[in-house]
Amino acid sequence: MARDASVTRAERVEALGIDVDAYAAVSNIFRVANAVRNHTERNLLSEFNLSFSGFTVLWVLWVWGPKESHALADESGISKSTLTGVVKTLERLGFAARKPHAMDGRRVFVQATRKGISTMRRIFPRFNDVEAMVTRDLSPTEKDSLARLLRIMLHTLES
Amino acid sequence: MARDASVTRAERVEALGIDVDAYAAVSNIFRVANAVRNHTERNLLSEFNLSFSGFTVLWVLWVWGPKESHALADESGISKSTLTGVVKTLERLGFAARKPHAMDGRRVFVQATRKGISTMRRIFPRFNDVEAMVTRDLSPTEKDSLARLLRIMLHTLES
DNA sequence: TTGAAATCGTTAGGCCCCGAACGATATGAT
DNA sequence: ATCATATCGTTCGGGGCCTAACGATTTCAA
Repeated sequence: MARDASVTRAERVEALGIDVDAYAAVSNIFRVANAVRNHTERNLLSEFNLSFSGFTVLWVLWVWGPKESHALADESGISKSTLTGVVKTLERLGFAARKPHAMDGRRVFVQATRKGISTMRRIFPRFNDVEAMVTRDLSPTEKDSLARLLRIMLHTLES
Repeated sequence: MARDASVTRAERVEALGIDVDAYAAVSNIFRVANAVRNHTERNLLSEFNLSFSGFTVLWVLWVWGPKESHALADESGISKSTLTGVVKTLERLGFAARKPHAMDGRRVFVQATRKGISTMRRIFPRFNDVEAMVTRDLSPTEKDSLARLLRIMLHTLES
């Protein structure tokens, strides 16, 4: 039969034991993350000489106030060594500053400067505009559902 | 009234005109993408000296066969200049090779080597295992829903 | 009290990442 | 046939990103 010679894609991956649903979900996460990241860097953050990570770190400082390096790196989703470089850049731009710990000579606090805070106040609404734009074809219920499903994955990853 | 002095977080962001649903959805996409990327690089790809991008490019070559550089970069979600470096690394590892275009001296084909293909055959099932693992707490319906919502966002981003 | 162990942020080395500029090649109009 | 224009992939410069190793500091047990 002709069907024997032309096996469908679904049949092939099934033969390999591939979880197609998992593949589709995860690969789309990467695609979207990549696209949104590049879009915001090009069309918004470049205006302030900020990388996506620089923005993220500054956002954390803005929302949570001064933080120690290790906690700041963790909260920003980057390693400690990467944070060192990012904070250097933020310092050069005048957006953040280091502050030594009074009791412990090893620790360092990082905080947003006044300029960093006022800049974030200008950027964040526009960043949220981008977030709203890229999700504009999702209903409020769908956005909520998307966030919920991703939160489940985060919980799985943390365990 | 006491309520005037202690405004809720939701009321504050509402006053700023922030789309909280969009924020939650998008920020969770970044968190998950970051976590999964780091996890696979550390626990799987490092074994083969592959970066996440190197893996992605090799995967595209494996699935689609030889491709011209610009199309390969596009399909892999990276810029042409980044691709140049990634392909160099893949060549050094013996996973990919360049092939000049017969008719057009400007164009270059990139293809997976036999070693690259056999390596992908070993890696991909294990990569899919990770994809299945990180989505293990989602039902098949939820995985499908997640992929669908993200596909809508991709469509929005492309327009 | 003193020395081993733990914990902090930084540095070193290697790759990824981008946009802009560049050299080589091809195309198309004159 | 020629020369401007368009289109390739690459290079360059500046960051971001990781792990491993390191120096400085603190802690804690002998």
